[in-house]
Amino acid sequence: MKKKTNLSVPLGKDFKWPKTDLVRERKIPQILKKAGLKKTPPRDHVLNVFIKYKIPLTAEMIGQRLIHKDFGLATIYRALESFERAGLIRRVDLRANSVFYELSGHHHHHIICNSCGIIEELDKCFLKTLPRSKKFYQVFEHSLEFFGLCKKCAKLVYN
Amino acid sequence: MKKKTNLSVPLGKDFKWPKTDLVRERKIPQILKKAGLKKTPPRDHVLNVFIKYKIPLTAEMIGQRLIHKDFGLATIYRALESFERAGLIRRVDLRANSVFYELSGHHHHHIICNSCGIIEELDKCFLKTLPRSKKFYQVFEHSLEFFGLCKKCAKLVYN
DNA sequence: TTCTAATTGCAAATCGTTCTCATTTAGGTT
DNA sequence: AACCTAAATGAGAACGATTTGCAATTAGAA
Repeated sequence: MKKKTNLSVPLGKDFKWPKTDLVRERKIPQILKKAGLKKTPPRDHVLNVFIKYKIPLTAEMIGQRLIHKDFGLATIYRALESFERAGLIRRVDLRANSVFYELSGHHHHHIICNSCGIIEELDKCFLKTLPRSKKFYQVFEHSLEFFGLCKKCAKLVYN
Repeated sequence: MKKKTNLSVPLGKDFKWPKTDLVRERKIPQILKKAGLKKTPPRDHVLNVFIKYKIPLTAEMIGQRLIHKDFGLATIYRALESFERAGLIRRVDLRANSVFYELSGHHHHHIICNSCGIIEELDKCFLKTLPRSKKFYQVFEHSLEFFGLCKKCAKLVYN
C-alpha cells in the first residue's frame, strides 16, 4: 500500500458539516457544493458509497461497491483526494495494507481485530487533553485506534 | 508505502523487556536470545540502529544508517518482521508513504507535522481509560498520534 | 563436528497508489 | 441556449514500498 506523499496541510480542516443532516438525507449535490467541489458522476457515486456503508473503506472496496458503474481506480483515488482536502472524509489508520477513509461527520475511534480485521466503531473519544508542545504551532487532529482480538478469533486461537 | 497484509495476532504481545536495561547497555545478543531469535549479522546491525537512533525509522532509513554493512532491503524487512513478531519493535502510524517502526520499550505517542513531517515524541500517554466492547475478547494495544503544523512550517505558510 | 531448520541474498514479482496526456465535462458567462 | 475554460476523467504506464521464490549459507542444538 502506498499512501500519497501528502504530508501537506489539510485544506479542509475548517470544513463544517451543515446543521441539517445532509448525510442522513443523502443530499449529495448539496454536500459537494458546500465542499466547493464540482458534482461529477464519480464523486457522486463514491460519496454515496460512504454514506450507504458507514464503515471505513479503501479505494478498492469502494470500487467493488459501485453499482452499475465502473470508474477506474485512479478516478476513485482522485475523488478521495478531493474529499479529503475538502474535509468530507478522513483517513483511518488501521495498520492495513491500504488506506481507509470514512466520512468525517463525527469524531470517533475504532477497535480493530489483529486476527480477522473486523472493525468496531467507538462512539466516544477517549482523549481528555491535547498535548502541549513548544515545537508546534497547532495540533489539529489525532488518530486513536485500538488493536486487539475479537471474541470470535479468540475462540479459534485459544480453543 | 506498502505495509504487509499482517493483520495477524502479534506473537510477541507478551514479550517483556528485562529489568536490567539491555537496551541502554546495548546487550544485543541477550535481547535477541530473550526474544527467541537467532543472532545473525543483519538482525544484530538493524537492532543496533534502533538502539542508537531512538527515533521511528523505515526500512530504508535503517539501510542508510548501517555502517560498513549493506544488507539487501529484503533482509531488513525480514529482520523487522521478526522483531515485530517478537514484540521488540512496534509500528508507528505516521501517515507517511512507508511504515515506521520504533523500539517498544516504553509506551508513548508522537506529534507529526503535516507539512514537513518532523516527529516529536511525547513522553506521556494521554489515555485514561480503555474502551469496553462486547465484541472483543481483549484490547492489547493502541496507537495515538497527533497531527499538526510545527512552528517552523507555520511561519512559512502564514508568513 | 554434524545436521537441520532458519536465515540470507538477489532478482523478479506484487500491489497500492500516482502520473501522463489526450479527451470530456461541469457550470459560470454571454 | 450556446459558449468557454478550468477542472475532471479514463486508460495505461510508471512508481515505490514491500514481498516472494529459490538456491546458497549459517546458527546453534545435538
